[in-house]
Amino acid sequence: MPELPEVETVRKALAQTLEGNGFSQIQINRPDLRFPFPTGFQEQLQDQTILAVRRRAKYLLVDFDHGTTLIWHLGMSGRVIIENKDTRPTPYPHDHVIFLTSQNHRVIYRDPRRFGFMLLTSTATLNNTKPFSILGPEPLEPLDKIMPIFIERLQKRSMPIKSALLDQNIIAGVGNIYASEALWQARISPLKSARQLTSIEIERLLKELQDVLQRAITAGGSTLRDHAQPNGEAGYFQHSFKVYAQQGTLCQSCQITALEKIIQNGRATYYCIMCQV
DNA sequence: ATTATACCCTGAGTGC
DNA sequence: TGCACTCAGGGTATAA
Repeated sequence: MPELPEVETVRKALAQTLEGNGFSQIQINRPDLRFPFPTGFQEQLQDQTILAVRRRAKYLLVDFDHGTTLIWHLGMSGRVIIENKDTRPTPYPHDHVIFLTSQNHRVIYRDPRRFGFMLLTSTATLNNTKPFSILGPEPLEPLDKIMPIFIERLQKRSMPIKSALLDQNIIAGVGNIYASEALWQARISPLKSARQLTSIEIERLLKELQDVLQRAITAGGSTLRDHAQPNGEAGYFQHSFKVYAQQGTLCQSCQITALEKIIQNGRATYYCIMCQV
């Protein structure tokens, strides 16, 4: 599912439901997801007050008041469902974790492919441990703060700019959809080497990246297969895609060229060969 | 050190 | 209808 806008959509709903409350019961339906659940997972989290639900890159971070943070990644197909505890549960084969809150909610983690995971760490040392210690800046931070870092990191890399956008250690949270969309908006070819971009182009790219991420968050993310907002409603930014999965259709900018699909590092990239140079 | 590839896993979609 | 095959929002461990 989830790139930054989808994770942010989930974060907001979780924050609303969880902050100031806690888990009265935690049910785990299998020993592992991508990684085994930490030993004592339930015991460590049960009946502890939740201070905040944060996001860093594509990671959800649930801070508890006893100094533990739950690191929660949704992988490719992870989905969070928040429903009223009094409704009858509908069993689903990939509901791996079910939290009951101290209020009136049931929070379900559903993940068919199980690329997601839940780990525990100390809140105080979180930023000093991998992967958080090496993540790039958050793309929605103020431009004057992150632009110099972004420029510096890109100018050291020879890989294509599309691949660089997906590198979480260069900039955090961008995934395959929004990388293509941002490059199209900025009129930059995904094939261009990162170090060949001028600072003007990098500035334009970061601005357009912020634009597309913001609009996607406002739309509740993009619903392709697995993602839905935790209240069950679909996101609707997929209707605003200009290039993603639009190969063969006419570019909306030049109105002349059919959009291309190419493969870079094993991932699909969509772009206009005419507009993006 | 940087970059590319293989892989983890299931389900949906396509073509025969 | 069934089977074989490809592909999918991510990250990490390897190899080159």
